[in-house]
Amino acid sequence: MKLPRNTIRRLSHYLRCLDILDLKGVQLVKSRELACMCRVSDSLVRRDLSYFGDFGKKGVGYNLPELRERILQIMGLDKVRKVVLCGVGNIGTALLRYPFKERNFEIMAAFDTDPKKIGMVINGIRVYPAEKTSELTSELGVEIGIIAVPPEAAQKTADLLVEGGIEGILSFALIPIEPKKDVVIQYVEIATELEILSFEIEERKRRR
Amino acid sequence: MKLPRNTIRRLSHYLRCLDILDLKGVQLVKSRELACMCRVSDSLVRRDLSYFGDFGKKGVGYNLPELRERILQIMGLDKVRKVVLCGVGNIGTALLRYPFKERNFEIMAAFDTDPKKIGMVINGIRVYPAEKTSELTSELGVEIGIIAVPPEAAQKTADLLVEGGIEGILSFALIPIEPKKDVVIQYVEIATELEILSFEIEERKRRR
DNA sequence: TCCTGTGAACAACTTCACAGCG
DNA sequence: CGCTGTGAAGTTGTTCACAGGA
Repeated sequence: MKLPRNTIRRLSHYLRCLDILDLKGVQLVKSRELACMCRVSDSLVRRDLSYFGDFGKKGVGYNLPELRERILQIMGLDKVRKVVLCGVGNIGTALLRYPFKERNFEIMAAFDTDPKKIGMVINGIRVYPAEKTSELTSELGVEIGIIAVPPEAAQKTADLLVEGGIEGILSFALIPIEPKKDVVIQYVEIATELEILSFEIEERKRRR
Repeated sequence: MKLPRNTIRRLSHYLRCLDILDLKGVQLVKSRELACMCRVSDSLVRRDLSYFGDFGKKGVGYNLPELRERILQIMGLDKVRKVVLCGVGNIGTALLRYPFKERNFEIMAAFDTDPKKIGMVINGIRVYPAEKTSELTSELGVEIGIIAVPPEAAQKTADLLVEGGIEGILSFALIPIEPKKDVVIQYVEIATELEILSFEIEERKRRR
């Protein structure tokens, strides 16, 4: 049985809601409640969870701490993952200060081509020259590389990361990356989301 | 006939590819070429474009400048859209320097609650106190609000924007926003994308 | 009775395959 | 011939509706 692409995305949403409920000390949660918090249907919540086994109790609901723990495991968030950041520009700098640690991601190093940035330490993370990317990635045993470089440098940066033995890439560059080896790539498309918003606003105006 | 949710997202990708080809002076593009650049199938490109009329020539392809112009129109990117930014933290500051202008988005003002930030001017954009959000949004005729505040402040910020007559919201906060009026909301989920990556890396390890 | 887990129906989206036009 | 546009088929994802356990 194979997972819908969005099931994992929703699992992440469920997790965030469970975090909130957990802080409040809630011990039991029903699919309906979780669904309501995440703005999806309750049957979808049950379906999503059922892909990974039955952790609910019929007539009762789900044990919250247990469910939360299980999702953390499923998503591989129960162990520390080492990350490097490529490109210490606007977005890159913001990412160095992003609280990824809350989910067990640890940024080990950053890379940039600008000599003025090399040697800087931001939020405890040192900036190294871009040429060191594959060497350090490999030495430190890094699993994830974040690409926050200009689009024209994105492919080359990805190549260096892959060479360093990376397993996955999160790219903020707005062009498709062609990995030299088979690694997982995920995109964050800030400009695209804004453009979609523009379309939908335009669409509504047209309908009126 | 209604559009698949992803057609618009892909339109944005096509546009980006067309920009590149346009700069190279290319005049004619075939669905296959565009498909190849965007890593989708050629029939999908044709289907996506066909929702908006036939702008291709059979046996030939698409006139590039014409197609590009048409997509800009469809997405409402052919006119300036006014934007405000709420929350001048890490991400917010990065967004103030983001080249949104390339697609006709103009950030008119930023808002924050921190007195130390109020009055600052970043990349030509002035930071105002958060209380002014709805007043200024309304006065300036702003269409889009970007939310880059902590999650606990996201809903209140959205309310202020909606009160100011906003049409759409781009939120970087990782919680669903419940708009008081019917506005378009689009999310950028940085942490979620990283978590999805984590899942997929874990998944691959399990398969080995 | 309440709520989960899940076949079966339904809906959405993509690809196939080819007619038709330049 | 080459490439678009598009019905029809195929695939994927979601909801319905209910059996069954607590």
